[in-house]
Amino acid sequence: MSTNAKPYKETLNLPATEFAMKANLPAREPKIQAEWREQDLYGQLRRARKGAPVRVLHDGPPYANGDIHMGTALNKMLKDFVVRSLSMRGFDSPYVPGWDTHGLPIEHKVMKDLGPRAAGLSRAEIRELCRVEAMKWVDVQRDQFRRLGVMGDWDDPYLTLDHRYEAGITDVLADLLEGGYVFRQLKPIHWCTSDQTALAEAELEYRDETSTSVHVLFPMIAGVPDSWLRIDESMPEDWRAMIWTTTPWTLPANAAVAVHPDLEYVGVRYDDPETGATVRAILGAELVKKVMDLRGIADYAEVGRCKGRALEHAQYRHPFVDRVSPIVLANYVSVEDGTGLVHTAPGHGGEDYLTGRAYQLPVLSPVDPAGKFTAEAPDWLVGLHVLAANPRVVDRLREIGALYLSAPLTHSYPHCWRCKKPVIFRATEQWFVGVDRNDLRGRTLAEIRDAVTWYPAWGRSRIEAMVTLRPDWCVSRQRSWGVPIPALGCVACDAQLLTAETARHFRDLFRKEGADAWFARPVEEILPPDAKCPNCGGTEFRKEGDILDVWFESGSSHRAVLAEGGGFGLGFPAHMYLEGSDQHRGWFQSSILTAVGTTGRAPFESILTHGFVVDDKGQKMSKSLGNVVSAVKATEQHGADVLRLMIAGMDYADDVRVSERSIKEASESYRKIRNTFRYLLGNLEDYRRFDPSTIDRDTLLDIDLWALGQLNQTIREALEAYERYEFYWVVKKLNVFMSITLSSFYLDVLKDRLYAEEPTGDERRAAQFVLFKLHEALTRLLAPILPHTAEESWGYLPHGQGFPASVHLATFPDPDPRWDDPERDARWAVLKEARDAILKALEGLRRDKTIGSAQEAAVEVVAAPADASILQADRDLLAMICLVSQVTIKEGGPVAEGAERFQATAAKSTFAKCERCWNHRVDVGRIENHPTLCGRCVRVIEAAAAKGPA
RNA sequence: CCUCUCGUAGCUCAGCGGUCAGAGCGCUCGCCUUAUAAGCGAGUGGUCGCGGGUUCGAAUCCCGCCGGGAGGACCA
Repeated sequence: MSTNAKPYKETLNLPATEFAMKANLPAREPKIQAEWREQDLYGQLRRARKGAPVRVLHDGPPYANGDIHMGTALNKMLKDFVVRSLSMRGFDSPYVPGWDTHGLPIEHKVMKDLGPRAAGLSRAEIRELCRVEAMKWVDVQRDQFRRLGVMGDWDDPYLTLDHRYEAGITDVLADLLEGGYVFRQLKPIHWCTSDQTALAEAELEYRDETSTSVHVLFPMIAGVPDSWLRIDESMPEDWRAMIWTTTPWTLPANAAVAVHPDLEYVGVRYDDPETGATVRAILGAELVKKVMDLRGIADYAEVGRCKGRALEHAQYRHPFVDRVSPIVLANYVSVEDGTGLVHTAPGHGGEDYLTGRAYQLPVLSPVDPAGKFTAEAPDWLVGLHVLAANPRVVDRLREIGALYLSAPLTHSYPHCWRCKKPVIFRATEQWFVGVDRNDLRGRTLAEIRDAVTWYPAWGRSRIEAMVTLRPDWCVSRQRSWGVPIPALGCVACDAQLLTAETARHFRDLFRKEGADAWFARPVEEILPPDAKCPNCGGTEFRKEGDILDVWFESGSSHRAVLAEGGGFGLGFPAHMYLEGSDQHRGWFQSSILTAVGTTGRAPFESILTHGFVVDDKGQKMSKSLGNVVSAVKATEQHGADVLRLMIAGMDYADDVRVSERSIKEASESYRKIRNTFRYLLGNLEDYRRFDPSTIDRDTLLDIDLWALGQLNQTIREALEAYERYEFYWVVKKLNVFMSITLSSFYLDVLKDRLYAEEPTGDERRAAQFVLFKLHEALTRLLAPILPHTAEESWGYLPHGQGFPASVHLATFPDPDPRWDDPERDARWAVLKEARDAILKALEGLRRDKTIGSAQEAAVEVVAAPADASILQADRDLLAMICLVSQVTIKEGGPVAEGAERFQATAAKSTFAKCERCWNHRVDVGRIENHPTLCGRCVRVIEAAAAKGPA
């Protein structure tokens, strides 16, 4: 043992850096974010990219209600990856986040909190409470998104309650009116007859209720299959279509009977056990016995059969109203209950309504807001509440012999959330955007097909199918918290005044005073000039009460946020919309329909959709399953960069599995990345004052050139993946490069040079040059995904070489063709294979306890002649990359089939160990003054001594 | 029930007609103590959801089923 072991060790250049091994992201990230805000990094980036090609990712507004969850976090992180990577690709890519602030959930919450006090407040007052509620959550969510590291214009987001935005919405409405898309029509909606108000689906409570169900016979007048008539010697009028309903009161509004086109129907003849009369009924084939059994009829005869399709357009007479109606086809008809023939009242049912539209049936709804029959109903029902009318209808049916059976039935039925009374379906006048007017549908489909890129590609077929089938868009809602449809009702004749001109008048008003003006100010003050009833010329109006569907609001963002003059002017169309796959039906559709209707173009050039967050078993997250992972908590515990790394590593096109475990795994992966950066920085500490441009290509060793070539390849792959928005591919490639190529190979091999060579000698400087390149490139490539860590690491980079202060102002690295050399790479592939064989051989020695570290070993490799000559030339190189003391090559015969390409045998080196660099070298002990050192170390130490103490 | 979609090692992903199905992480064992609550090495691990079919040959193409997810429809 040498007495001066310590001094030798102190002559090594060991890594040193302040870049901490322990990230402590929960504490570190907020500090970095505070600096970004202080320096207005977002503003700096805007200025830096001014004049560059613009690419805007337009934010879809999340609903301002509640804390963000993993799904919203996923969405915002993906957007941030896109926006940041676009910026680093050199685009000017502003990001203006937005919030959806209107709508039922907020109104619902406010009304719930108010309770009975709500009745004493005006709509304007309730709206103010809604505004406060919405803004509360905007602030909460803004902080949470910022904490995730999402970069954008958080100080001036767009809000759907903003005056500018409300004007934008109304502007879109005006253009659609001008284009002739908007019309008014009856449509059934859920209606509470007690509160006399429309109800949304979310305001319904389903509870069991006992109703009177009836089987009713409708007399046919035409369309009964000829064969049945022949066989049974009957007339069409002898036949009856039998229907079943649990709401007898809707029978006055019956406008059709629906059958399934592919179901089998039969004509049945039986004698009524009470009257003895012979009845001929049409029934679903599978239900005949069930229906006959209801009244214990065993003696019945099947006269004939046909498919439902054959009954289409047959006609029947309403049993107690003077009306002839058709039999129609509908796919929703089933044989689970009833008769297989469905009573259809377009004014009293959602599906009935759609069927009615398809067959041009009248929408009948002879019921007033209080639920009482109007004069349109038969006189024996007028004035009666519909639910009280049920027995009367049943009695009537019995009297006229149209009743087969009446029986009580308990089923789930919707009730009003507030008064708990059963609700009804009632047709009311609603505003629509007609998708078939001016071929809006066709033009939209053409844009979907030709003008938009879909990520993933199947998004196109999905939305195509939806747009092809969608009905007209009902855009009116009977609520308070939203943008009013500025329709004026003529006091004299009830006609509606809503034109492009009047809408633009209100657009200007809303821009100035906000939509609140509609609710707060008397009608006279806000009337458009020369307002005149289109029907009677009257000039007295009342404000109508409907507001716009919130999807219309968010769907108007292309006007309010993208178009010039809307307040943000980000540019129309946007480069990309990025949302969950549920938005094929939601925002993507409302956006493209309003944009095509008003401008003829899609508002987006591309759509990127992602799946939903599910747990580690693939089940969706829900409170009841207890598998919810909180995005806010996860950030507080593990840090945003860990969460971001986890998300980036997953293929978002499919569902994304998130659990405590997946976050933990991401932390492990993060640590590897962080430690690699730490190593790079630790060995660059003394590199600050050095000018890398002085490095001559010739000073770089072969392995350095190879490493830079590998970096080139990684850069290329990462950039291509960023261009395809496949972030998991970026993560994967960088992971492999950092842990395999660098950490376990190149950086490991480099240690001897970095630690033991002369601090400023060519060998070490060459290595540092590569480390510098690696650090600079990797920091940038990871910046969109790990913005905090990249920034932190970037801050340790030696400055003064034309780099921006923040990595986020930089652009991605370019591959440098100087480092490309396929022949060299092929040679290295052979060396690496030989290395694998050697390392395996070393493992045997370790098991024997012959050696510990690789440096103690000497290796002999046997290879086929062709390989042997390659290896012979690179013998010392091979020793270096295996960290062994010596390699000898022996030429063997051709390699046997299935055998290893290289046969490596290892033994303990006969050389002595150098005390300083730990290599076993032949020249250790040959130099007088330093009997425990190798020649290289002696050279280094003497050079240092010659220079004198530092 | 309909439309779309996914199902390859414990996890995240490659492979998409042709050698014993791969990578990273994890896990196990070992080495080092000069990246040190680090680093290195060697191992482990999959009947490619299941069942048919096409083919000389299928994880890869076709059909059916099962399971997960999204959207919709239904509850008259």
